[in-house]
Amino acid sequence: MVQHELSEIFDHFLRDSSLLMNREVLRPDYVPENLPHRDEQIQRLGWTLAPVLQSVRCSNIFVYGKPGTGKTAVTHFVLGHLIRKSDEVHVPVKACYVNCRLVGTDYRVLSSLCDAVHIRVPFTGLATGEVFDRFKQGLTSHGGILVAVLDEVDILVKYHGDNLLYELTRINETSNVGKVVLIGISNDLNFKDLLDPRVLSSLSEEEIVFKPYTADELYDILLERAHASFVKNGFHDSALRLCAALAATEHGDARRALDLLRAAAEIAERERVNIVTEEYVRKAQRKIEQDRVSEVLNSLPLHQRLVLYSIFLLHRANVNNSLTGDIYEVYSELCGEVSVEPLTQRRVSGLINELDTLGVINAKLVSLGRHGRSKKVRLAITPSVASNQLGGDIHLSSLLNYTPNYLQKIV
DNA sequence: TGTCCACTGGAACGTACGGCTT
DNA sequence: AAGCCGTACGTTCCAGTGGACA
Repeated sequence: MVQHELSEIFDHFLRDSSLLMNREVLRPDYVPENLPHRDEQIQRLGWTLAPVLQSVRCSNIFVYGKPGTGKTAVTHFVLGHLIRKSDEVHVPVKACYVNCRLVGTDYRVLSSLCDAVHIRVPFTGLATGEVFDRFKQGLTSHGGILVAVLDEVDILVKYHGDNLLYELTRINETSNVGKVVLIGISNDLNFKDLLDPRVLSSLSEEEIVFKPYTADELYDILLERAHASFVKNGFHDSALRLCAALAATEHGDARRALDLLRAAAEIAERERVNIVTEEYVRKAQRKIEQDRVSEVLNSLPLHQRLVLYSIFLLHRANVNNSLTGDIYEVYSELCGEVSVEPLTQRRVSGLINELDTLGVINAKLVSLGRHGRSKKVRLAITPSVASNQLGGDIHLSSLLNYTPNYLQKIV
């Protein structure tokens, strides 16, 4: 029965009723031929990088703006053209793109840079200094200019300091080594405060700011992509308007707008409807949020789950704004129930911050005068979703109907 | 106006682990 | 095999703090 349905699904997908004729165009990493409302940034980046085509090192560039404002797309776009041109005029230019959030550490950023100059390094085991030396060697033997894009560089600096950036900016001062042009991309506008002044002045020789898209600009972007990806009459104009409006309220995030449109199309396809309307955008909005939450919850380690579950239990007992101390008491009790050693309060305090960053809870630092300072914490996700997801865990399933003794003391 | 609470959050350090060089 | 490295995750220590309360 199921197998028969499956075959029907595939048949349906393959028939001409499919809504999307080109899905790639709606993917967040797709770089289109035309980037609406970013002419100014493209030109600035182009002019700044142009000297590279004469083998002259150009200014380092610091690009910043909120997520989904086109920073990465514009950079890819311009670099793509630059590399094609350099091939045409036979000037050795290489480009290397590193996402510091995904790559994570100085060592691994350097290892990616080594890749770009054809130096193989082991993924662990070497001293960072050693990897850096090998990178410089590779750069020298390559001879040309390497344009290194460090996307989400703020994350790297936040967790590992600006040491690597400092060393990279210094490479060009050493005469006999090839040249590096750095393009640092940051989502965080306050990122500059974290940098050593020397690094800052070197990195931001040129600065390009990406303002959030307005709803109208997002609409233009969506319209262009929709024409390229949907079949004829596959979408309602009002659906695009809604995607644009929803994304505009979230700091003008084009990625968000495209995600909404793609998810809406996929839901419509699954329901065998041949036009995307506002209704499907709303459905997509709910689905994206649900997917995000379950992905986050499923990836939490045991202790973080126990902390979150403690917050959930406090919520269920109508303690809407639980304090760190309360959470720790309940958490310790739960640890006893599942026979694991509780972590220290300091660590749990850190875990609460991490849950806050993940958007699963809202934590606010409050001062209660005589009663000290603490964090007021409440769930940021639907309690039923939390209990469903966490209850699926082998360790926690036995705790679904558990009432902590601590609650009897405080309620 | 000073005290004092219940933490926060930075920093240093420990441990386990996988994996490199010599 | 020894020695070293980066990474992840945790502990311990402790100075700092906002504001209610005496």
